[in-house]
Amino acid sequence: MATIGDVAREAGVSRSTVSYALSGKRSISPETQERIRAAVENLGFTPNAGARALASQKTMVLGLLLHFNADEFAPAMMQYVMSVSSAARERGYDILMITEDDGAAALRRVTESNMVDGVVLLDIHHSDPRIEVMRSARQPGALIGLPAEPYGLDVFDLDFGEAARVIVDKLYGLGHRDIMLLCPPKHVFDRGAAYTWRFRDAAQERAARYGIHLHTYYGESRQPAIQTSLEAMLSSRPDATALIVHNDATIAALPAFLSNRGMSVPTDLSVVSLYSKEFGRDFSLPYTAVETSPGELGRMAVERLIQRINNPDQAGEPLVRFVAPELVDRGTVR
Amino acid sequence: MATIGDVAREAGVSRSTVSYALSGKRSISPETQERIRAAVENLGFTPNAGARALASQKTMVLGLLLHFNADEFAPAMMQYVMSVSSAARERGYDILMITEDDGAAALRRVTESNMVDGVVLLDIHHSDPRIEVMRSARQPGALIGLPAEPYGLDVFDLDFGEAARVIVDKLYGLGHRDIMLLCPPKHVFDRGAAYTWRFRDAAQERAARYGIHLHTYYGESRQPAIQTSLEAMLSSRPDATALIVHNDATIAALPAFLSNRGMSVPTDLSVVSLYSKEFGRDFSLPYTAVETSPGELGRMAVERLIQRINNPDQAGEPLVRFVAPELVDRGTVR
DNA sequence: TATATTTAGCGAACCGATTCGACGCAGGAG
DNA sequence: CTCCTGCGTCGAATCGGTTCGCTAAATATA
Repeated sequence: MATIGDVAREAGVSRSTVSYALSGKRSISPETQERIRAAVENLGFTPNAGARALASQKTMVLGLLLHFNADEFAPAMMQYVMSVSSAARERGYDILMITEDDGAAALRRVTESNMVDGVVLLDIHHSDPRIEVMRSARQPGALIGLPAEPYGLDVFDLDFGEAARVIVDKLYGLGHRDIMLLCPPKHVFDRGAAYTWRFRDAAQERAARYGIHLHTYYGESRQPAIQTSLEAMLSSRPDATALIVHNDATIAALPAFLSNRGMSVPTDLSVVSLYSKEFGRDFSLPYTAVETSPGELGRMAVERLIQRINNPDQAGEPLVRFVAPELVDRGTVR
Repeated sequence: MATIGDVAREAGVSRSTVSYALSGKRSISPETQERIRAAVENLGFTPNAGARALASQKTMVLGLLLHFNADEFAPAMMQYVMSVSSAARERGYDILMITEDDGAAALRRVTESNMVDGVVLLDIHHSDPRIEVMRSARQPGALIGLPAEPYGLDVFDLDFGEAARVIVDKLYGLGHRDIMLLCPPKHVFDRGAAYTWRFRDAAQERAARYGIHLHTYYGESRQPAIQTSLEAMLSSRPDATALIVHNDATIAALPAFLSNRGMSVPTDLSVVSLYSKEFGRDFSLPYTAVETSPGELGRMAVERLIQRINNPDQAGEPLVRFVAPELVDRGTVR
């Protein structure tokens, strides 16, 4: 394997000259540049990542921490993984994907050993043990999801509260006064996935203000429980005219369920949900929904992270940025 | 940040002694071990990954190369990502996830810069440009998927030919003589995803041997084309008694489609497919199907890879291993 | 008792890059 | 004709580990 020393010898210059020619950090004469370029090509030289990381204290790798909770719907997570990955690559960074159960320990391991220049954390919980670790790490971190105490960290998330308000407003405006809200499973609430709280609480608060009947249910993440819970919900509220679904696994099963039951949308029931365009595409979902923007969130997180990496001091105050919800009308409410 | 030198000073020994105590590669007296352990704890020492990689020529990182083809069904890919990731972690390896469009260039970059100790390649095409790169890389590689010329590389894949035969045999045995086969989209065939060929060709060959009518169709990967293509297929063969589906996006949409059409399974039509348990769970699929075993394949690939990493010479001849298909009966054929 | 082997630890070389300071030389200012 | 400045390059130090060879003492072997 060719080293920078081999290149230097081949080009008849010193190793430092090669390094400067390659990095452009000092000026090198055109002739020398050309000789070095030729030598690099000739020998097929690629800098050794470990050596470079050791000397420059930069790995050009970002950590991406996520869980694959058995009780969650993996396809939804993918959207974030993909957007983070491609945004990073565009900026010259690779992705170290960390999926360990003990996220805090994994995060400590990865940051303390200097394997990464920064970390993106997905699936943030209300009091997430990884946050304290991240805060005391040498590397900057960006969270996708809002924790209880985001101090010192950049946070990006959908404005779930506003999303709920947008949806309730829409339904209210169309005359709906008896609405069902299907949330994620109860244990996702209990586990501390705060976006679930924010959405539910905002919906309830808004409905109360309008004097709407809003009936809250907690869904399931797997069949056949999904089916059963849907049955139970619909039977218990025959007068409800609209359904808000905030539950990935359920929304994926909903089209089949409704058509089995002989219900058509929006004739028999108006349906609104929350999901990304890609998710809707993969699952053939026809519903009017708030766009969850995983692509935008992933990209924003990566860009901010890289900004902090390159400019630790001047990056400014930690940011909490909410993406505004956008209701995509697919004709399933009226 | 504490270095090994700090630990050595704190424990009153040399740096090499610390290294040996930590790695266990030479014997160190219990007393010294204890002093070093205390110093490590005290200073919160974690070895620097770059330095370690440079010195030991081992990164403890595996590359994972995959595409997120827009025209493929991302959730299916996830099964492999998850199994590779957790298998690697259990063996002490982290995962560098590479999703670039130009897989060959990315692979070259990652291997030549020594960022990884080995690579798992997903979604292998018949003549996959990454294979030649992998073959001339310093690091070993494991393929999940069978290419035209696997020479020199370890390959793991489902036995798609046998899967087709198992399914056709089953249907034939039950008396079916007029069967529809729905394959992946035509452009997936054209792109060179060889598993599609193997499955289709084996099914056709087997059907021909039995004198069965097997009608081959090419599906779609997105709505509303999925819907349309299903309509067209079913209308064109009203006499067919069974349907074999080898198409992730379509199978996910099938339950809703059939119930919309008022067809019940297996009363009106027997249905057999190919998918993993997890995929079936995520998409609420009720069909009798061949288990595609992404968990097993990922694990096998990682284990073999690590074996080669640790024992470059003695690992033996390259392996082409097919996982035997197992038909999981969910009662949708009769 | 003399010799071989094992155990415990040290010191130095090495892995392959980056980066700082210095130096020679050319051209421009005074 | 100096002095200064900037350009292009080199040499050496450095990053933080691992590993080889050596030594000396303790233990085993003959």
